[in-house]
Amino acid sequence: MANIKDIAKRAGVSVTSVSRVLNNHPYVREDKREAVLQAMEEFNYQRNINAVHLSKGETLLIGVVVPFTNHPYFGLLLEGIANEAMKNNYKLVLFQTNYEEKREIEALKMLQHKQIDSLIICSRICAWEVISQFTEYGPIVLCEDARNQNVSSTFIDHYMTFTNALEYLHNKGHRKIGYCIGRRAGANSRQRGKAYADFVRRIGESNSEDYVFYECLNFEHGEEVVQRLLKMDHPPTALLVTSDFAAAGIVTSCREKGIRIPVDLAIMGFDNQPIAKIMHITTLEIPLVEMGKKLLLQAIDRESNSHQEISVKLIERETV
Amino acid sequence: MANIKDIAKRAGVSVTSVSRVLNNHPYVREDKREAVLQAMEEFNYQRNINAVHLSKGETLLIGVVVPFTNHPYFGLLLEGIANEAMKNNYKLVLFQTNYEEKREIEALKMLQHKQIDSLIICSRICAWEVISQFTEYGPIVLCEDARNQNVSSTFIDHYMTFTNALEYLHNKGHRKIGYCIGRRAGANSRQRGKAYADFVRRIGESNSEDYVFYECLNFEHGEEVVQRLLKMDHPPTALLVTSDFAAAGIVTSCREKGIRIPVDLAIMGFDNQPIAKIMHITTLEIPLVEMGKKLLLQAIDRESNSHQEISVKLIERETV
DNA sequence: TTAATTTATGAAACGCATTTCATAGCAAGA
DNA sequence: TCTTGCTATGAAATGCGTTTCATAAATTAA
Repeated sequence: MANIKDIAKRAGVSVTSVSRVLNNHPYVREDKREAVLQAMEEFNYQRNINAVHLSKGETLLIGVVVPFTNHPYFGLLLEGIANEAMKNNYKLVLFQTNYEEKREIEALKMLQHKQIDSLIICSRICAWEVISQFTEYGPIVLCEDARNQNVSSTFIDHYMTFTNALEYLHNKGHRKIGYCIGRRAGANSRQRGKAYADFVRRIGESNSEDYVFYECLNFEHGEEVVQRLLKMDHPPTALLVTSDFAAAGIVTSCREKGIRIPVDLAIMGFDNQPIAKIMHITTLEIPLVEMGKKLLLQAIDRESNSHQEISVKLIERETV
Repeated sequence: MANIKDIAKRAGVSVTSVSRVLNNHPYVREDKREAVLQAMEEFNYQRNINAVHLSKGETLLIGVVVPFTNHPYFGLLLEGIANEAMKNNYKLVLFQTNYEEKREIEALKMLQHKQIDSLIICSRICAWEVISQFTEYGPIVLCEDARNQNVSSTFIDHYMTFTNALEYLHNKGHRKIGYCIGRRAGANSRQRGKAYADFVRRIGESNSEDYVFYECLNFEHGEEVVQRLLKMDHPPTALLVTSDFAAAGIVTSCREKGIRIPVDLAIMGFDNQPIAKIMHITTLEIPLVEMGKKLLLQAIDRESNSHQEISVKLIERETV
């Protein structure tokens, strides 16, 4: 394969001039530029991207860390990120971690080694102390409130959101309210747990672990929730479900078991995924595609860190 | 940042020896190896991956082209690919094309420019003539029958699968059978269309466009299908739906509208996604995760092209 | 003991484009 | 006419690790 040197020789100019042509630098006389372009055509020249990367120290690649690719929440977020990446001529390197810390560290190391320019972490596992060791190597963007960290972030206030949702259910007359959530750990889960604890204390109920359902990520997990509900002596009369797909699973399972919604059980989903609309699930709209877009824009901003709070909107339908 | 030269100087050896240590080459005396390792520690040495890439001409990056990331079919396929990539120390570069040809070409160009070592195209748009121009630059792997092309492929025989499914419905007494599919174009869709055409001819029915539903990709599209069914004078009594999520949407919508399943309408899904199990949908199991794994293994095999046919399995449940 | 291997080591070439720096030519302003 | 200030151009340095090749030293085989 021809390289820049061959082109230079053929066109009768220096490699510098060829490089200028490649990078649209103005200081090249028109006839020389023509000669270079023609030589490139003739040799079917392809510039070696890895040499460019080495030379420039950047790759136009942005890493994206997600626990699972096959999950509607991350799917939509990823879609937003991917669309914006496209527009800005960046490509994405996908890291599926399955929530293994070492996978996240691998991604951070790729940032350190300049194989990617920035890193978007959609769901964090590593401790802040670990993350902060890598901030010097390039922008790191989080999808959680990270205002007191040396990174950028786009997030929603889960404490407030959860509190509002609980109040809404409370106003509808519910006193025994439970919630379904993805993983036990994680900053967002902690915020929600705190909101829940504060809420039940405020209304004078007890904070029972029975009313919390973990690992509630997807449609198929809805069935397990309903199985557990059926075994309870005093089941909750309302559930906050942090995924529309899980909510849809619960609704479907309830129908099968004869649990009437919202009479016997009120369900409030999260995200406002298309499935929520079809199944008439009351939900909190989280603009995931828009969040993805913002995450990417923060990732390509090498100048400064920023923090954006995204607000959610209640979509009232028929399950509450 | 320290480079290999600094380490060499500090350890009192040549850069060659440092490189040997980095690459676990045996010909380095133990004491020198120690010295090098210590120097690296001391300087907190990080090897510049881009220099490695330039030098070696490979990146350990594999491109994956999908039309949408936010789709359960590709989500699962991607999961299989991602898991296997992890095991083999490869990373993935994601190309979301939204079925725009130029996006696919961008991916092919990254292969040409050696920014990725191989390319997996999960759903092709480009013509074979275009693809074949890039085969010289690295392995290209397709997710469709490409046995007569200069690429590798992992595929299922859609003609046979569709025929078998139609026969199955026929044996259950159905004569008016329709089908729902994603996009109109595409090699797989054509195979299915052909299978359908041949089948209806064989059983002496007419091949009506009315019985074909396009753009049937996701849960939310099920509702549209049911809307259309309700308006038909002679609706099909059975539907082959090439996505479990779409099938689930149809089932859900039918319940709402009072269409009894399978009495009024039989539904057969595709993929055997978890949602099919929960909703007791009869479906054809396509081992997507396994397919993803095979795709990746073919992608990292630089030696030779191969073709693997994957067989599907009928999972009988309650919607037929 | 000699010949043939194997082990160990480093200089230099290689992969390739970008960028800095020095220089020359030319035009506009003083 | 003499400065300034651009425009244009190329040599050389830079980014950095891998690999080839030549050579020396240490073993093993004959």
